[in-house]
Amino acid sequence: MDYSRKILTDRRVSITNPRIIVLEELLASKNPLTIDELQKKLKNKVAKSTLYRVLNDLKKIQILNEFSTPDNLTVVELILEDDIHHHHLFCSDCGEIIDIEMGDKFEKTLSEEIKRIEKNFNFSIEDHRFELFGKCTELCQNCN
Amino acid sequence: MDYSRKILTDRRVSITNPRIIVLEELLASKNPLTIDELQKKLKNKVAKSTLYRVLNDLKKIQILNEFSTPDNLTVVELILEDDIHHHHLFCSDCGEIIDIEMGDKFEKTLSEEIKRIEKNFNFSIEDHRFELFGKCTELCQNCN
DNA sequence: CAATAAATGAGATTAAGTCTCATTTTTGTT
DNA sequence: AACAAAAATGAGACTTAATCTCATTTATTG
Repeated sequence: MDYSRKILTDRRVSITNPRIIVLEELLASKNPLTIDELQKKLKNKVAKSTLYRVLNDLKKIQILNEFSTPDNLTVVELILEDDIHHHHLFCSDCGEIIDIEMGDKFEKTLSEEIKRIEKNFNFSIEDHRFELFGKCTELCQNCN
Repeated sequence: MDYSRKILTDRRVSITNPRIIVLEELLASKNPLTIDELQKKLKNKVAKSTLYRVLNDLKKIQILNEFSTPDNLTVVELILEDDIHHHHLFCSDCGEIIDIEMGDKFEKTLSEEIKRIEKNFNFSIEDHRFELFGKCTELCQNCN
């Protein structure tokens, strides 16, 4: 609650109830949430139009990551300073989205690769996204 | 034209005009196309509902790759046997989507990483996607 | 070439996301 | 603490990508 307020004040965004409520919900969730899941958790405490507006506000201050599942649901997650750089693993059976960290070797090779591509294509690369698609095996602890 | 027919017969999919027309257009395009770009190229030769159906057909026989731009436009591209594995580079200035191949070292490190993740998360990983976001610099040959 | 099955076109329908605008809440100033 | 100005909200209308329906057309099979 106080942390949510701090997030907003630090970024010179006015403190309003809907913003606090949405932030709290996002902070409480360990994994990324689909808009639908988020709406259910919010239980009409925030109007649909307001929810989308708040999410856009969070995008503007660059603390919200938004992406899509393989079947095109929009997914959101907070990314705060102290969060570690991570990517996503999608289970096509249960729909779960799992945060994964790649090893140092991978990230190092990747940044070399990115430098090469920047030169090759005359590009300034600002961001990247890496996604893995698969299925949990029988014994998977992630599926519920 | 003959190639399009072959693609369909090889996969036991019936040969119809809309399917040929859409395939021809996709084959003719070097880069991925947004649905909108594709529709424009088709110039009403194929009904909207049919276009979407044909695209779903092509997905079913696994020769169509579908993904989204950062601003959420749906993009499609054919992937045929002999195509080389590649990823995508998005320009946030001109919207261009460029196919990129990553170096061997990267792909090798990646497949090691994937094996590790499969074990760690009890997952069977079937596919992955890698996307880069940036801007072409002043002298970019890619922007039109 | 006929009969059956499959695909198409046109337009209705659905649903995610945006927009409008009257009302409420926040903020900055006294 | 109270007020004025600015910003945000809620409710529902609106937009638009994608799917669905169903009568008609086209492909396939024997």
